[in-house]
Amino acid sequence: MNHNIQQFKADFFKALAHPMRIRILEVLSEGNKNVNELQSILGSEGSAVSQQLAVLRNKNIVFGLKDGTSVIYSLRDPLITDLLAVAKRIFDNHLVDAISLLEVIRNES
Amino acid sequence: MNHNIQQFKADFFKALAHPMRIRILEVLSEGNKNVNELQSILGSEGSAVSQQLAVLRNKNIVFGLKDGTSVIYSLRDPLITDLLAVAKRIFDNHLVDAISLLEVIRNES
DNA sequence: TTCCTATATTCAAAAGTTTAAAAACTAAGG
DNA sequence: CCTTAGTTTTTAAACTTTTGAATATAGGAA
Repeated sequence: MNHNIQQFKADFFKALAHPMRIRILEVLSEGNKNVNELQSILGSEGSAVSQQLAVLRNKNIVFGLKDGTSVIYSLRDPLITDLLAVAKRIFDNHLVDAISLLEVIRNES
Repeated sequence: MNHNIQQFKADFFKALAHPMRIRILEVLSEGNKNVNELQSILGSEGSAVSQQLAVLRNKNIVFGLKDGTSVIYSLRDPLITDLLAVAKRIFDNHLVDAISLLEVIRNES
C-alpha cells in the first residue's frame, strides 16, 4: 500500500516528464483550449498532441469536454499551475548555469 | 533553444519519476543523510540506492560530500521541498479516489 | 607496511517501458 | 456521404529498470 502510494506519485511525475506534455500544461494554465488551438500553439501534428493528451487524461491531470466536433481541454486541479510555478523557480535557479555551460561546450567543439 | 528548455524541464521531472527517487528526496527534505542511513530508511540494497542517487546527482538535484568512508547527501535547492509539498497537496486531492477505486476493483476480482 | 573491513559506486545483461510516426478509425455537422 | 476534428492502434527504435557481480577507496588492526 505504501509502495502503491510511492508508485502513484512516480506515475504522476512521469506524466510531466515529456517536453510536449509540460508545454500543454503550461498552455492550459493560461486557460482552456481545444485540440486545434493546442496544435497551432505547439506547432505540432494532431495525432502527436492527442497521444500526449491521452497520457495526461489517463493520469487524471486534464480532462476534455466535447463541444460539437471539438474537444475542450482543462486542468483537473488548479494546483498544477502552482506546481509548474515552483518548478519554474527551480529551473531559473539552475538553467542559466546548465545552458550557458552547454553553449560553452558547443562553441568549443 | 526553446526546445532545449522544454527538454531540460522534462528531464527534471523525469528525475522525480521513480518511487525510490521521490522517497530519497522526501527523506533528504528532513535533513542530510549518508548512503547507509538512506539504505536503512528505504529498506533497500546499497547498489540500488547508489544508482538512484547517481540519477539525482547527474540532474543536479542532490549532491554528496565525502566524510571519511561515507558520503553525506543533501538537496541542492530547498525549493525541492516546496515542490514536493505542492505535489503532495495534488496527490491528497486525488489519491483517495484513485486508491479506493483500486481497492474496489481488487476486491471484486 | 600490508591486509581487512565497511562504505559506496560502477558495470553489464535481461526484462520491461516509452517514444515517434504513420495508418486506420470514429463521430459530428454540413 | 463528405469533411473536419480528434482518437486509437501499430511498430521499431530508444530508453529505463532491476539484479548481481566487480571495483574503488578510506580507515583501522596486526
